[in-house]
Amino acid sequence: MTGKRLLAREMHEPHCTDCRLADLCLPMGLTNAEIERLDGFIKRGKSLAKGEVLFRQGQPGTSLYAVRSGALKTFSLSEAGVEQVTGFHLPSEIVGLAVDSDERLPVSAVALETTFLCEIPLDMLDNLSNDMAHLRKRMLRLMSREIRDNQQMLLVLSKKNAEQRLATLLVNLSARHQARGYSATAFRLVMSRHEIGNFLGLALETVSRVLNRFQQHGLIQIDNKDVRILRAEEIYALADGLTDHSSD
Amino acid sequence: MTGKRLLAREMHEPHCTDCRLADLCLPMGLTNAEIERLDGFIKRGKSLAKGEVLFRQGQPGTSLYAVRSGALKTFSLSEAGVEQVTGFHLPSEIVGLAVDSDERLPVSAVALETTFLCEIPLDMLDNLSNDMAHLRKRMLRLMSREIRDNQQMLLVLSKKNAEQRLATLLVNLSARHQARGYSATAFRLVMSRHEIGNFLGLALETVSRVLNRFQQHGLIQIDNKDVRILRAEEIYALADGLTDHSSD
DNA sequence: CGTGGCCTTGAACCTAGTCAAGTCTAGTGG
DNA sequence: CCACTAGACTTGACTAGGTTCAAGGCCACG
Repeated sequence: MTGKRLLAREMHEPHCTDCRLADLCLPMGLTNAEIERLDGFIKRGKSLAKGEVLFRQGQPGTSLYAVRSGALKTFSLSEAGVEQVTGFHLPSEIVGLAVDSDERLPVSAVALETTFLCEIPLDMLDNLSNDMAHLRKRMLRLMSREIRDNQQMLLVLSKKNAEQRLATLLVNLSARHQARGYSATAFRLVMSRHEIGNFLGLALETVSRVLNRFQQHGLIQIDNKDVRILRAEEIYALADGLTDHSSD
Repeated sequence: MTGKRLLAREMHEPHCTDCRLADLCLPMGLTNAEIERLDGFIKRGKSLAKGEVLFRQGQPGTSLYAVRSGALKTFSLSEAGVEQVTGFHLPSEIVGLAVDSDERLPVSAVALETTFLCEIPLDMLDNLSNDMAHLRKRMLRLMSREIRDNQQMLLVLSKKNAEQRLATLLVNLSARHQARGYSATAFRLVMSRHEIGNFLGLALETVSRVLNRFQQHGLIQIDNKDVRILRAEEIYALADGLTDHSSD
């Protein structure tokens, strides 16, 4: 039954030109003709259940994946086996961009909930890049963004305290939801407290405490995984380190 | 006098094909014919004194720069004016890879000591990429590495304690010196304690204390900016979080 | 020879981590 | 449909690692 409904959904968005996420996703900035060409090589219909692995660190990276619905986390394991969540990936976002010197993937990717994906083979992308300057530019832009986002995270992890980190995450998720046409003030945290903590460099208890403190101060309303942002301005200020809500 | 000697040095390495850093730098993986083509567009002889700015966050990014000698730091300033050092760049390494959605640079770059550079205009690189698949691949590889390095730093900043961070930096610098044909066990820290601390998310006092503790434990010998690694294995173990030298 | 920047060292403080219960929730099977 | 359970989350008490503040030493440079 579920399978049937999901199949119907796929039938409904079988091409980039029909996809409402296209202007955020890989095709952004390409002409219609270019998108059609690209489109021909994209494999659709890949789906993952919650907890399923999309790819594993160390595997050869042969494709990019665009999230169509659902969400993923990417993470790396250090030599000592410590997990570091490197990002959460929402619809229209691309995973699999980075490969190391042997073309191996430096991170693993796992579905945080039921997730549908488009798969874009890398060798095809490279071929098309030959005569599609727009696509080349788009690829560089995507990688640039990845670099810049990671550098932002360096700032978060090295200079911000627990409240500023959580506020930054909320602002970030809010903006990404809004970019996709959803509410900037009410959304679901698809990831667990543990995963948030891992990503932000905090203990899960700290995540819980700070979110509840935000609620007590009337900045947000939080019911398990559902967040409603009540005082966005104050959360921006907190994220930028301009104010302080650490006192009780 | 200095100028004259440095000029002589430049005359001596006026082309990628003669440069002993070529196989680490942008030309890596290209054929000789391809390198010659690339070479024609590279501007050499750009130099910076200690403290001089190569480019500033927010400026349009129109070129890449390869460090020929000397060293740079890159850093970003948050809205609140907090500085975050995002990397140190040694000879053969490329800066300026990331640009944001408006083609603006997300970081500034400043020389840590007298530095000579090669400048590679981005539009030229894009043109050459048209029919040079090797160059395209090389660009993606460089950006991939940048992403991966930044993700490594996320792990460092979010999971490692002060000792592990310093050990990681020492291992990293040691490897990069070795790659360029220099000693893996004796090198100079071109950056200040303050800059190390900023990069690693530590107070400069902590940097000083930990380095001195390493010395007391016989892991390194440190005299101001000059480091000699005495027990590399133990430093690797520390960096990977396998051991602990926190006790006195 | 004096001055300023960089570095070291010590002591007090504080943020977030750890440990330990306890509660809630979603999912399972009777 | 309800009872049960495992995992997720909350809350509290204590602790530790690193920051901050303060003072003093060391060069390098004019």
